[in-house]
Amino acid sequence: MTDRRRSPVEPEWIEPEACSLGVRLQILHGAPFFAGLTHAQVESANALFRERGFRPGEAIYYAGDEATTLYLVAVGKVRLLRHTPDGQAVLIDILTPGDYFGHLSGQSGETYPETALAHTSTCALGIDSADFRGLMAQYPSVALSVLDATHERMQAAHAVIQQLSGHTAEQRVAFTLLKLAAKLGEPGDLGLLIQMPLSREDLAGMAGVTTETASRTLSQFTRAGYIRSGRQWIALRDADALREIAGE
Amino acid sequence: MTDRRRSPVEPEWIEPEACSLGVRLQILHGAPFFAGLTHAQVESANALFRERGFRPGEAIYYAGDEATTLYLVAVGKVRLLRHTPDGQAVLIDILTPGDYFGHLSGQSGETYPETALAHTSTCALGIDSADFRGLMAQYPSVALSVLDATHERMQAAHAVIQQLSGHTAEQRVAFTLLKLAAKLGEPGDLGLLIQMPLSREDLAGMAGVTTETASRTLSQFTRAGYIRSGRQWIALRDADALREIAGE
DNA sequence: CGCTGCCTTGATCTTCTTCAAAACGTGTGG
DNA sequence: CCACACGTTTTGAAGAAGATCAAGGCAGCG
Repeated sequence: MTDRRRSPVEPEWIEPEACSLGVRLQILHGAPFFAGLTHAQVESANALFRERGFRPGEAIYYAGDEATTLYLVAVGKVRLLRHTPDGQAVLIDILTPGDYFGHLSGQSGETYPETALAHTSTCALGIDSADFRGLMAQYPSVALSVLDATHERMQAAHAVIQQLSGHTAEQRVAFTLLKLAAKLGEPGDLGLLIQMPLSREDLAGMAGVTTETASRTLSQFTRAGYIRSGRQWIALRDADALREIAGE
Repeated sequence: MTDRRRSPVEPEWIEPEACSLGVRLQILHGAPFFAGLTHAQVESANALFRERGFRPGEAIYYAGDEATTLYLVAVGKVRLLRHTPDGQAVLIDILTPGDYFGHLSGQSGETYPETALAHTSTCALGIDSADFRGLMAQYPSVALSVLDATHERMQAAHAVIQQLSGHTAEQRVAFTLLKLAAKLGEPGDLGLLIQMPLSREDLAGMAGVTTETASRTLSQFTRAGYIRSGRQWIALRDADALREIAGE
């Protein structure tokens, strides 16, 4: 059922301190947000950002903190989650380099509606949200890129809502695996490997099921030959079969 | 249990044909999107829109149609829903005047990911998405307003995801009622009346439960004195109690 | 080599869906 | 104005899906 080999997931190779200026410019240039800008324009924008490194598990901010900053993921993976009053955590999204999170509106005095945790060693670029708004007002192409990204994530959220409403646990797990693979998948010997340490609990939090149900479902998928998995990793061997189960 | 009176929900008083030019300018001016523009600028933007009237239940577009147009709700209510391959429909959102829906990106050749239905008599203003992008590029304040609206709706979608993951049917129904009341509620004799014809099936579709469960839960809330309801209408009498149940 | 998390598996129990039928309201046509 | 017919809502009973409770196994690490 479970592979004996060591986790095939490659650890992030950077140290938080490697969040250097060279990386910054490269990231900012590569980010779709600044695609339409000249080199000089990106450099002037760069001056408004400051980099921050986070260790795995470290909090970038907590839900309820006063919201002041917008972040861009430069290196690493960030988990966005919401808490219920009784302590249960729901994993809303996993962000990868190029994604933004944090405070976007111009209003001050608001609080973050969710918690952001570094899932791996992470370098994030932070900018005061008012400054970022200034950038968007100055360069409409930036505003349009951010809008596209936001709109796309809203659609993705709607797809999740659709899955959570009236689909079975098996379907939701399959859907979640496909979603993760689309974002983080890397082809290899084992199949399409989800490039990130991923516990059963993480997966369960995304699929809206319990850890035990997630584990049982994965065992079943493994028996059927659709996936391979081990401690903190999953690889897809038959994505089409999973797509079939997920119901499109 | 159920009130004997006729539905206290006022029908929308407009005919689709009443989607007139006077209404258009008023709507566009009132829309937060164009808040920062001069009268003349709004009028020139207005030239790009064309109004369309829809009867209750009529489709504005179907999922899978080629996506070309962005719409603004001028009058009425629009339901956004997604279909599963097996025909089940999930109600993603209900839109009211001022909200946008449809195709936002500059890409052509895409399809709508969801279906939009007029829930009441509706007047919508349509604009070619490329033209709208032009407007946003020309007036950054418009782009920022649209971004704010989108971001807000993404957050709302995240809140729904949180509810659907790991909350009970009772909690989800309570949450859905509060959400609807916040958007459509009108104080009156009966309490906070949800100003819209709303069947048990609609509510169930939003809360991710079956019609029967929705009905049972509403009966229970009625017995407890938290709500009043009848055919196609619901009014909240004790929103705090519902908030308590929903878990914040 | 033993400790600490993670993962798996089993048994039980609660919740919600499903299936079925009856009651109710609303609008219609006589 | 009344009676009927249709769609909506309610309620019941049975069944299934998944959560919860509990225990044991396995991997990595000091």
